[in-house]
Amino acid sequence: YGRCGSMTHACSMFKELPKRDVITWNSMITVYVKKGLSRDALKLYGEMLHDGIKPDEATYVNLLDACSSPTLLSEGKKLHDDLKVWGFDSHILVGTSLMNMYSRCGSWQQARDVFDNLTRRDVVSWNVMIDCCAQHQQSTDALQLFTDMQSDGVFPNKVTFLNVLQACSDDTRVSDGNHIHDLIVINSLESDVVIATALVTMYGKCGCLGDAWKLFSMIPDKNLVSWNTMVAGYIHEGCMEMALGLFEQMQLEGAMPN
RNA sequence: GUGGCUACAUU
Repeated sequence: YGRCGSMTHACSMFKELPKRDVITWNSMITVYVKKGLSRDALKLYGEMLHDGIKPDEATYVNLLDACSSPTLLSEGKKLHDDLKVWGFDSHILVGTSLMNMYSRCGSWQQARDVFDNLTRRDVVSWNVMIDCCAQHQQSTDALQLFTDMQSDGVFPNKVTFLNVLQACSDDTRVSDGNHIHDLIVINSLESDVVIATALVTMYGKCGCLGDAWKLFSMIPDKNLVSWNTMVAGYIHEGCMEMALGLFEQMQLEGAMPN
């Protein structure tokens, strides 16, 4: 019911259950989190504890996802304290969720601290840390992490490239961006529409409109985001006639502006 | 039966 968008049905089912275990509580918490109802999710966690149900790793992975803006940093920290009591901080999914929480709450140094203390790191842990650095203007660190993960024997995936491209999205990083582009080609990912659009964004923000256009024009299945990206690239460089021209063209080609 | 990163505006 939650996945189908019916909060009402999910809630009444949950309430009517004669017995609730950790999985039913987790499921209900997830419904609230995915709906963006962070405070309600956290309230449910309080009730769960009050009912004497012991949370597990999944409980915290879900709840940490609810703490995704600086106003919820204190809640995220409380969860961090709680899960330490159970010894869940060494769990890789919990650790990665903690990093993500700190990153989205604006506390990138804390995210780094969790990352440095992880006993095991998989591709998602590296991706989250790279994204964290990219989001907080730490592009040198992001690129260093990209190198380090490979020295550590972890292969970059599509998300890794998306994240590291964001770290190359300014005019001081053109050569890094070119290098990442080469690696994307080597990994045969350049035909992916999401990757191709991320490359258009990167070149646009670097001021390389020629490269951005070349990639954009080769996308066979252009969607609204691809068009928006190319329009934004022109605007970024002050090419207003080109931007407006593309705005007309996208509509001729059936893309509805949002 | 429940759990982590996923391209476009502004920053």
